[in-house]
Amino acid sequence: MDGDEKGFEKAKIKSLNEETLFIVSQTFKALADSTRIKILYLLSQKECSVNEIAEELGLHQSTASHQLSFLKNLRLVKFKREGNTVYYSHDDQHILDLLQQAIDHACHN
Amino acid sequence: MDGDEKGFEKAKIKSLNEETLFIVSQTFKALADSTRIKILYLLSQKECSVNEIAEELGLHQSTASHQLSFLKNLRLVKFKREGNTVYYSHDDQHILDLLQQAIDHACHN
DNA sequence: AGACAATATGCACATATGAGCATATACTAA
DNA sequence: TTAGTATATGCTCATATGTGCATATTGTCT
Repeated sequence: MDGDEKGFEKAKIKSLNEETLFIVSQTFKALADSTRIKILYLLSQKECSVNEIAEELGLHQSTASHQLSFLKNLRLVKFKREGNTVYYSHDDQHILDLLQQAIDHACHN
Repeated sequence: MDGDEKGFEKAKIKSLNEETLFIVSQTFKALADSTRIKILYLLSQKECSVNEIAEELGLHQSTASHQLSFLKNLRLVKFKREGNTVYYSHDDQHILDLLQQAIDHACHN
């Protein structure tokens, strides 16, 4: 394997810059856990309080809250407070599109 | 075409079955690591040997091989042997679509 | 004020994950 | 056979991750 290092005679490949790579991997990490998938899928269909999410999905309250906090930091969900109840809803249609696409593909494969 | 689902007090929520959930989370896990993203992105543009992948992406040979093995198990890449060189290429256009979609979204936000 | 309900969070723990060294395997050429 | 090249893999290690207990915080009542 000889070759000099100064030219660009090989096919030029578009490569991902660091920032894009980080965002993309973060995005997929958010969707790479079944608990978060369940939460996002539930919130794609209706707004829910933390307790509703935990009950409906069979999670401990703290687990639901931790994962909601995770999703909130990535701006994938938003929330509103009413009294001492906090209602969460989805806040990123693009991520839901990715999720729905993966679900569709998984279902009819 | 089909009507509304009156007669239920609570809105009926479609939930994901276990198998679908597993496949979907597996899919996103595969895309949740920056090394694997780089490999898949590279293979979306050209077929490469293991050494080419390692060199082009600045990876150790064993790291590239381990991740290729991971991707191979999920049938996201395929390979062909020529002499003692193994050429890998992508084998799941749907996953590449998901990846490209996430990249596009990450780039223009 | 107090009791109560809903949610958030600090912490510890078990498991999962990605990397790289060292070595094994597969193939070629002499 | 031998050496050499390319790839795969067993192993260990450090780090990341998900969970749940216990407790803190926030808000609503009486």
